[in-house]
Amino acid sequence: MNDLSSAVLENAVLGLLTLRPMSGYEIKQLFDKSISFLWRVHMSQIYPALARLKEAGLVEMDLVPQEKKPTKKVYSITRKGRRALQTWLRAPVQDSAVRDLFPLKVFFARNIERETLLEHITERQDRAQATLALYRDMERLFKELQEGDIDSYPKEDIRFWQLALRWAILREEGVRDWCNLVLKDLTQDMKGG
Amino acid sequence: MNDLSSAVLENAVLGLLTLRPMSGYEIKQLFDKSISFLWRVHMSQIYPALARLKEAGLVEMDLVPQEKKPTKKVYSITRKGRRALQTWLRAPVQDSAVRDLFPLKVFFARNIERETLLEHITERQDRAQATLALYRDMERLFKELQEGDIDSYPKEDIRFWQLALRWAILREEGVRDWCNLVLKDLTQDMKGG
DNA sequence: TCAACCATGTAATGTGTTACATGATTGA
DNA sequence: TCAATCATGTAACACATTACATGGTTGA
Repeated sequence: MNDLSSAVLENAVLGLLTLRPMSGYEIKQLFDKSISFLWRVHMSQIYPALARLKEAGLVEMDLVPQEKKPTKKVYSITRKGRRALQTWLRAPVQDSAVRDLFPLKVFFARNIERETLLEHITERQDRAQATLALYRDMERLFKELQEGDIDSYPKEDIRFWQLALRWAILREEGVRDWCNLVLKDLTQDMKGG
Repeated sequence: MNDLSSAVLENAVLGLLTLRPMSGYEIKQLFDKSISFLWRVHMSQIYPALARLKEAGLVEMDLVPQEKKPTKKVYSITRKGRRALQTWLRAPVQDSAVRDLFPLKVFFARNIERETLLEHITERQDRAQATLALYRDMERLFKELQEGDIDSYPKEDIRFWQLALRWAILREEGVRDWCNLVLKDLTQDMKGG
């Protein structure tokens, strides 16, 4: 694939650059503060993606020297880049591959002790609670961003961010509920049988 | 990694081989009929995995010639394989990487027309309904397997399969509910604004 | 006759993760 | 002094996907 039209990372980077020009480092930070509930990326993925975008003419790069800090490479989206992003956004969505590895251990749980399984589930549930707490914090942050009027985070964007965050919240609530269900099912059996 | 202790595919194959000896082709079929709601694999992943398992002494292979069909390579799990599977199942679960690409288009939806977005969401919701229908069929099938007593699907296994399937059902119901939420939020705005 | 099923694999490509490599500044 | 933050990348490895390669049987 050298036309980038279906490269997800590249389009996500373009999407973030519609907010304002940024360096690779800043893009990664914003990724962590926003999209991370849908998808985590590594620093080492960002730089090659920016290189590919630049070569395709979808972004431009400016060198910005700083005092007491290394010189930044600040990227901005080009008109061609905006068009490419829109084309990608308009294209029908193909389902991303399912790969839920956690419940696999439940699937094969016949082969281990009941207690070990219950520990796994309890730990997972704890993590779900912690994750949900994080998401609630994010929700509050988004609300603040929307009320306080900051150029760099336009309200129309924030609104869609909130909807996307709701996806992650519903997903994690599902995990929490499922853990509950499994714990009930397995302990009920221990008492009753 | 050449000890396979954290290789998920290899352990999943071992897990299926606890039911009965199978060829690569049969393993793939069973994968599709059972684990597929958590994780889809390709035929081309199975054969190399079996080769690695054989080399590690976790499975044994027998050639079974057939009439009017190609000779099968039937793999069985060894005692060492059972131990390896248990070690993997007992190990604490690390979260699998989140990578929900569908709501990304919502995240960046400021850049496209409202109508296109609504179409995406509606399509996704339709697919969620179709997937849920499939899962309900699977649920019925699992129940039948549990009632009818077939050697190749022991009841204790089926019980855990049902719990794992519940995960997938909750996940897909979450998607459906989220689509509803987004549709409401966006159309409400069109009327009210 | 044509597609689907049975049965095995290899090769190329794409994507993600971890480790390596460098080096200044700031705050605990 | 030690970790974190700012700032850039490369290289190796792991894992997933698609295409390539072969060839007989069965049923519509």
